[in-house]
Amino acid sequence: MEGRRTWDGVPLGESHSPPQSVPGRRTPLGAVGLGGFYMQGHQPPPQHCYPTDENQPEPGTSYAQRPLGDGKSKQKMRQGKNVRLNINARERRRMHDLNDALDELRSVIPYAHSPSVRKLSKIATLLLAKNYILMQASALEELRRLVAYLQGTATAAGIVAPPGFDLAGLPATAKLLQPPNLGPPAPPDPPS
DNA sequence: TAGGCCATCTGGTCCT
DNA sequence: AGGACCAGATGGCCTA
Repeated sequence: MEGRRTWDGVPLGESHSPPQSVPGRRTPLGAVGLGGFYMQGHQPPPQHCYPTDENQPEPGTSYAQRPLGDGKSKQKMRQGKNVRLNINARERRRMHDLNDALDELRSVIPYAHSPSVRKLSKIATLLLAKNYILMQASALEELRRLVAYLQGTATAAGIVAPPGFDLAGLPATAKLLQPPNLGPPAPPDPPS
C-alpha cells in the first residue's frame, strides 16, 4: 500500500519536527525515534488523522466509547486507558521494527530496486528471500563439487598450476567451502 | 468495484 | 505486573 502514510503521535514534550523523506520506506520512523516519513508527492494527513496514543484517545474505540461511571471508576478508566494507549504504542513500535527488518531484507535480496518498481510486499519479500537462500546453497554445493573435481584431475594429470594459481591451495579451498559445523543438534525440549 | 496490501487497535497468551 | 508476541477485526489506499 504505497499511498497510506501515517505518523504516530509524538508524546508531549518531545520534538515534533516534520517528517523527513526516506525513499523506499512504507512506514514512519517516528516510533523508533528516527523521524517520520512520507513518500514524495504525498502530503502528510492533517493532524486530526493521526492516531495519538499518548495524547488523545482514538475516537470510536471501545475505550473511548465506554460510559463513564463514578469518580473511582473514572480514575480507574483513565489509568486503564493510559495502559491501553501505551500497549498500542508499543505494538506500533514493534510493527515498525518488523517493517525495518523487512526493509533491510529487501535491500540484500536481488530484485529490481528502482523508484519505478513497486516495492516487494511483505510476503513476496519473505518468499523471495527463502528462494534466494536456497539458490545460494545450491550454488555453493555446485562450487564445492567443482573444486573437488579440479583437485582430483589436476593431481592425476600432474598438472602444474599456472602462475598465480595455487593448486596446492585447492584442498584448503575445498575445506573452506564445506558447510559450517554448527555442532550437534540441540536436544529436544524436555516434556513439560 | 473488487481484491490486495497495509497500519492500527485490541484482547489473549506466554514469559520474565 | 509488565512486556513481547500473535491473530482477528477494521478501515484506508491503490490498482486492475
